[in-house]
Amino acid sequence: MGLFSKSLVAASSKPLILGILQEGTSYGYRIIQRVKEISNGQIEWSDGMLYPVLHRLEKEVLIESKWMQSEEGRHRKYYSITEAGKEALHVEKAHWTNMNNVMQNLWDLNPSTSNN
Amino acid sequence: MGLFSKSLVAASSKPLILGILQEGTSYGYRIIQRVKEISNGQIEWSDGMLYPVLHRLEKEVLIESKWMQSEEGRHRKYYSITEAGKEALHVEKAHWTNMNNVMQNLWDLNPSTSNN
DNA sequence: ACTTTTACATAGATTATCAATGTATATAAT
DNA sequence: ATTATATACATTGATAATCTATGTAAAAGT
Repeated sequence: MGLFSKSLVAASSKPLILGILQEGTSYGYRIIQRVKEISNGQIEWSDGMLYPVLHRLEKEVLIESKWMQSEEGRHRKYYSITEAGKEALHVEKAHWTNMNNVMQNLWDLNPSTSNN
Repeated sequence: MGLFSKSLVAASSKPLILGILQEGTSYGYRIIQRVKEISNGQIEWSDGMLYPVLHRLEKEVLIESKWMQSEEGRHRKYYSITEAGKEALHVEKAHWTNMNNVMQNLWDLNPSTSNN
């Protein structure tokens, strides 16, 4: 479906969601739009993919939810990041950055020269 | 066990292995050592984790193997990257770099200030 | 002789997305 | 009014992928 491989989506979903909720409280549908925004349209999550992840993160107490009525009268489940979630985001950032450094090191050692 | 999450390991194993084989022909045991080297000891793969991945990549014809006798007389299965594998590595690099840019963008928007 | 390291393989458990489907409300268009 | 579209959340079933544990075996070091 998307541009990215399943495993890359899996590895990025947790830090992305936590990062977005660090910006402030949000809800499922809005998170999907925000992911599309910050990726310049590259990442298009489906709702069937997102909600199970949100439920998992809530079970891990990294985020918490509250049903609320918006001004327009819409019934929405608003998520916010917990203290544990902030710490987890910190750790996720570090892991991601470390792994990225390893990759870049390896690739710099043998830069691909051909254009295929 | 390892420092990194399962999903991050999953997302990185393919480009790491392809990148290492781009350096030249190698074999299972040696690849595990190489991964530890280039990660400064951060990534320690188990053999039970690596071999299924090698088999999968071979099935996808991104790498190919040949049983060979080393000078010491050791019986080893040597893997090398295929043309399709080189192309796949190219794509993997691009995807990884794109995803990394998305992450860095998001994180730069809300830098974590606290020290926990 | 014995232990450690090297070397490959697989079965079973666990974990995770993803596509498909269902429900429901609000808004815009006809 | 009626229809269509966008908004909004949820779950089931299929699929895929690692990880632990276990097995086999040869070479090298002690």
